[in-house]
Amino acid sequence: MSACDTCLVRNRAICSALDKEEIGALNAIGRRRSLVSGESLIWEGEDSVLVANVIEGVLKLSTGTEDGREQIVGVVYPSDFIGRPFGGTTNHGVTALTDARVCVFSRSDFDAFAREHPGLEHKLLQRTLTELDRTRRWMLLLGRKSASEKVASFLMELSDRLSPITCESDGSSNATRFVLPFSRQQIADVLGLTIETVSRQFTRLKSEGIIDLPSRREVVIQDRFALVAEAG
Amino acid sequence: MSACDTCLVRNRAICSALDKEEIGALNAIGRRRSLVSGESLIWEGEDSVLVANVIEGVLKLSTGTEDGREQIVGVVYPSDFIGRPFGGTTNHGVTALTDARVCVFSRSDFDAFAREHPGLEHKLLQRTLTELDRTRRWMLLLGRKSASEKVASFLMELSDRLSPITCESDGSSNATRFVLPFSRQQIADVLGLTIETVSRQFTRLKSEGIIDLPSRREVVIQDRFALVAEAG
DNA sequence: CGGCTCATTGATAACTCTCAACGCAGGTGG
DNA sequence: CCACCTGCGTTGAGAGTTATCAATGAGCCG
Repeated sequence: MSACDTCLVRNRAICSALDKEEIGALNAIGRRRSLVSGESLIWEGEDSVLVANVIEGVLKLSTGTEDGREQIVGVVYPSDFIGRPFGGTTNHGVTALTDARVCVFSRSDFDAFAREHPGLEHKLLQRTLTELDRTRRWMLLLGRKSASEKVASFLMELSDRLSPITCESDGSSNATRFVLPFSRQQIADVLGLTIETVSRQFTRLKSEGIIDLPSRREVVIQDRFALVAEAG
Repeated sequence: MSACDTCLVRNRAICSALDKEEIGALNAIGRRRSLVSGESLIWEGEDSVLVANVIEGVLKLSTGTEDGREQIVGVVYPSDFIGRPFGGTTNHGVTALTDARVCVFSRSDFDAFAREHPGLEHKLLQRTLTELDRTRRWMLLLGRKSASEKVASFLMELSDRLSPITCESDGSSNATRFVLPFSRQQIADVLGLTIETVSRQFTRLKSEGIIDLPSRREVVIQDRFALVAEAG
């Protein structure tokens, strides 16, 4: 029995394109790896040597300027794919925001396996197209939205994306209460703002009764309608 | 003899994954279409009904907020692929910035063809991965760069991307003089700025001798080193 | 030669950043 | 068990960059 048989994301990750025998072959070239919060799996600018599936936890994809400004360019959740297959260098670092578990493959092994399994490539293509759509929507936020719209949009997105994890229901509904996998600085790096501006927006949303902040890392959405309106 | 045999981009577009016979089959489900500058091929939010390859010209991918703010989320050049295969709706409009020619397919026809030709899907996957990398790099610009850095980065990128078209040499070098396929408003929509800010940056770069502007739509890079430095 | 669109330039306002101080919570060591 | 230290977050004051509003200028086409 391979590790894949009990994998938490086997029905959602790209592996779901494979049959039992193929899963076994893929399992043979992959290995599990645990990351503690803050630990990096891939560094910006290095050759692409590995790819992975996220099993558990949340990770950020980030890039920065020479003088130290940082921008988080993506956030990945369980069942998402990490890395740059088929040559090239990785243009962004990958770092765990929470403790995480991933299923890692050497890029060359994965490339060869994928070329022989069009179904897997197809799943990966669909996932990449979806991620490209999501990234482009985020560009509208970065380029055209105000600080208040950015923060509200961010909370809405989190509420969507975290619900399969934190919500006891079927995952189709949105989470109303969740734990932020981000520090204030990381939120600022997602939204293209400073930490102070993020903090002020949080305080304002709380004072207006739209959200509650039981602790630094917890958010309760009290007025989803108002939050949607703020998101623009 | 099919239209593909004389296609200007047959060696660079995703079609290059196919052999002679397959090209014939693909040709049978596609058709050529001409667009005049400003004409749209796809509208934001509609069901994805068609996909296309760019043969000639430059097109923008754009999205906007309800209150009319616009953000250009991508720019496509000859040999690039347009549209959202494999279900879903199109999240951004596609509009010609110059007169253009494209090779159009109904999405369902293309989907079916692609599923039967893994080589084509592989090319499309590579292209999509590259586009995702490019888009993420652009997020750093939108989120963290100043107006002067944005404009300088924009000119550098254009110099790269336009060279295969306007440059008489091998295409590996960068264009020093080129015609902008964008109005000032469109440049603002790419960079997340206003038209006035873009104009002021252009004027400044010209007054500092870094670029010259022989006409509204022409740019000459006079000091590439300084421009790179400005790009941050 | 108007009349149009698009771009430039100027003055002012608004938003967000920067710099600085303070507060809170968790962990450590006495 | 408490005091202190440290990291993170909040709050405030002021500066700076970019947006907004308004007027002028340049090129193009009828």
